[in-house]
Amino acid sequence: MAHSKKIFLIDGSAFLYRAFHAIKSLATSKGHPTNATFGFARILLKLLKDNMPEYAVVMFDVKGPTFRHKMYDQYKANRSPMPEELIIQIPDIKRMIRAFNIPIVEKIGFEADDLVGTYSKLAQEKGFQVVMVTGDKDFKQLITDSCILWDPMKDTITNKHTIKEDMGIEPKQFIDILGLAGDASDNIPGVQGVGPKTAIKLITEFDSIENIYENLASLKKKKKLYENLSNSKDIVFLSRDLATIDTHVKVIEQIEEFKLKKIDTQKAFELFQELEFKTLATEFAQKADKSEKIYKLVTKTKELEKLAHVLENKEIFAIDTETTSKNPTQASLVGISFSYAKNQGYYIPISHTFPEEVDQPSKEDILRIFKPLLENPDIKKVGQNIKYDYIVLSRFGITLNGIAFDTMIASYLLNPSIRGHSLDSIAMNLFGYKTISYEEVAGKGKNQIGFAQVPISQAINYASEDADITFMAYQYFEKEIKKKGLSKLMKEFEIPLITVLAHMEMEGIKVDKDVLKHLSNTFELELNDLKKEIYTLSGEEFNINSSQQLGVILFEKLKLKVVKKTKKKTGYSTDVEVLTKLAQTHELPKKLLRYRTVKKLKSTYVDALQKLTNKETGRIHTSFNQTITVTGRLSSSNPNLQNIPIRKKEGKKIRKAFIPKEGHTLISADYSQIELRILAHCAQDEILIEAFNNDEDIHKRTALEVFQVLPEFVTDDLRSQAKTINFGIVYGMSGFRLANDLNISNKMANAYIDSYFKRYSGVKKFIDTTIEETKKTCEVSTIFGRKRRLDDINSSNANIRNFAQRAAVNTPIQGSAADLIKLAMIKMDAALKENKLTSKMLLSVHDEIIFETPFEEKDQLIDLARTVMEQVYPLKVPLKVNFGVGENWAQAH
DNA sequence: CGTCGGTCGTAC
DNA sequence: GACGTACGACCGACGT
Repeated sequence: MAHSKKIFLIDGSAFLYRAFHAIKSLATSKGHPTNATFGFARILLKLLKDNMPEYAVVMFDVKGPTFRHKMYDQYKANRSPMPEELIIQIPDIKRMIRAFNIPIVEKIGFEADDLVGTYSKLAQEKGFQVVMVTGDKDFKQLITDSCILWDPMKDTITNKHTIKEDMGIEPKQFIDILGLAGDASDNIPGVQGVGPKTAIKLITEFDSIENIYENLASLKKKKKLYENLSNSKDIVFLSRDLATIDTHVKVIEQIEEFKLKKIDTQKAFELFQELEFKTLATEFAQKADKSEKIYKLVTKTKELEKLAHVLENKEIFAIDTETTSKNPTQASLVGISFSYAKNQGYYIPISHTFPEEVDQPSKEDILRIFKPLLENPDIKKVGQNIKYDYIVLSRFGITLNGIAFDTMIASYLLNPSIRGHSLDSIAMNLFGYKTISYEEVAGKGKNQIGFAQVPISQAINYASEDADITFMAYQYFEKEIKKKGLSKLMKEFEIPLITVLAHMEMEGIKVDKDVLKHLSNTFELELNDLKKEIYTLSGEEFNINSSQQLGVILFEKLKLKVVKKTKKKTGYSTDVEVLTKLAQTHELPKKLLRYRTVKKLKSTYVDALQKLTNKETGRIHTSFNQTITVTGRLSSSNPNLQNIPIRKKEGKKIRKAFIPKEGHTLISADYSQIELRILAHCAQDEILIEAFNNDEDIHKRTALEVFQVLPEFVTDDLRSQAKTINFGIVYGMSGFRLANDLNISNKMANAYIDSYFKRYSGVKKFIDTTIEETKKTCEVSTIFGRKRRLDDINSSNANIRNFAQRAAVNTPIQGSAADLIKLAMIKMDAALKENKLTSKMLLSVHDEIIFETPFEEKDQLIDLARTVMEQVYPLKVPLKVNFGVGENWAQAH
């Protein structure tokens, strides 16, 4: 017995509903519901993992009447039709079952129950142990010595013994119980006044329905029961028939056909990917068969020369470097890998420190053999985040020329909205391929070692794989980029920008460490004083940095008026707006505001900048990230130099710490009103265009238009209000927000906005048509064809939809501005070379470029930058650049 | 001890 | 609910 085969008969139809209801809501980013599919997946996976079944089959009902409806037209008449949300998931679920290679059986006129019953009988006749996989209690009637019931959701098993224990009956008596008690869920009537308890009692006593009626007279004492039973005799037998699972359905499929085949992991992966089940997708991703891959170690001079020669004759090849640090401006080269064909890779170790390793080629040999190849601009290279490799190689003494493609950037251009364009995720998304993780070769946590310590034998696969995958991804992305019309953006914007950014990062910007040190000390002292005062005013010590603890002090202990709750309503808001309001009535919030300001400046800027300053050069090397923002802007990190304070006096002190090197000056070139100019261009708005063509003060002009006053009556205050409106328009500001910001009534704010759109009717039309168009395509584009998908624009959730609408209007503007400044940087870089200037571009802050210029080059630089930047690309309005010069960044701005 | 979401604040 | 795009410090809950 123990050795007989087991078969799992799965009640698919019941699980459709149970899975659907077990998970409230789950859908793909496009809104396709997936809750039932996910629930069903969990059930199947549990089955497969826990039981490793040899035989299994899923049964489904077929829509339409069954033999039971012919017996009783009210059968299941109380059931509401299957929800639409569930119906559309059925194809997914069937695809999943097929991917798992589990057979499906359905038969017109029968329910899944009958198929389970029939195959249960057939299988047992062939000596199988049967496990009915279901949560439906009706199946208890089928239980035998060799047939049990398993509910995977509750993980409970029901067999002969448990039924005997729970109900005191034999499994086959279960239908008699249903006949007497009925079944509300299937609309089976049963006997009036008889529920499961009475039914069990009766069957325990009489053994069967037949016996009850043969001995009905003995129940005369129980008058009501006796009457009900005698009145319902027909119904009882009908009910029992309805509840009886048919075990004699004429079926075609043979049990042997239910022998499981291997899961089609590729299909499962693709489906889970499509349904956005990330963990499941990862689980089913193929660890590629490494035997297919040929990864070679190359160390001998002859072999190196041969490899270089082969690469030289390829149309393009992939390169990847292994180093000692994530920060390229500090990393030194440990090894290089190459790939020029799918499933191939070569690794050259250079400075591994593992003792018993093979001889590594000398730096001299590497330079002699590979420098000409890598520096040749006519030999094309592709990389994954190749800016990194460019910097590393540059520090090694090689200038990487011929960069033709970057897979990270390609992934980004194709979909800037996804977070993370790492090679690992690209490998997963494109090929369902799990790469060797860094942890696998270098350990994790505090035990993690540097790549130089990784044994070469392991480094070969890890490094070669990166080059290999990069090459494979290139082949895919290259076509895709062309197909989606992104080639121009790639070739003329992003690729040339790589080396420009690399040089800016390598150059860094000088900071005055004494200024920072001094600031840190004074802030420290003030923070200590503030801390003491805050504790005194609060009457206790607490963590001032914890907004949660602070909320308790302010609103529970001191009983100050609650202004607003936090967004996720987890507690009281204690932000600037709230504290400023409270500061009118209490001293504590005033101190807190000051504390927050100083704390922010110290920890986020002063201290962080000191930590990230290169000790030797006294310069800070930020990273400019090219693949982060959804609009196409650059971002800056480690440290972020795009949010150094400027607006308030206190913060400006930090900008003063950014200084030029000896004999140089800092020059800031900043596009004036670039976003409003782009808006004028895109919207073709007559007034905006006229105003910019006449070089008017745009905020003043807006004040004239919106408030309908004569120029001499535009006060500073009116201009400032107009400025708020101008910015608000670009961001899709609501009347509510405008009212709040200007401290005016809602009605007034709405009137301003109306007035704005009346005057700037081109802008109004632009906003409306942009939203309408986006609804059709679910996509927005910049002037240069950069794209962003906005599927949320058609969301049924008004909040989400409104958000997408604002993004739809803002993205072309913000994104086009980003494109323009990128182009300006590329042209500026070329212009500096062409004019043999030694000025360096150091930073880019969205609409501003910072240069470090020798004193004697100052005027020339400004002339050149003005020409290049203002003429970067002709729009319907002129572009204007303002210049500032100074001995620190605060002065230059 | 690391990760991750929440809150807050800085920039354009 | 209510202004687009970022980075990052800090807290605290949670999982290992």
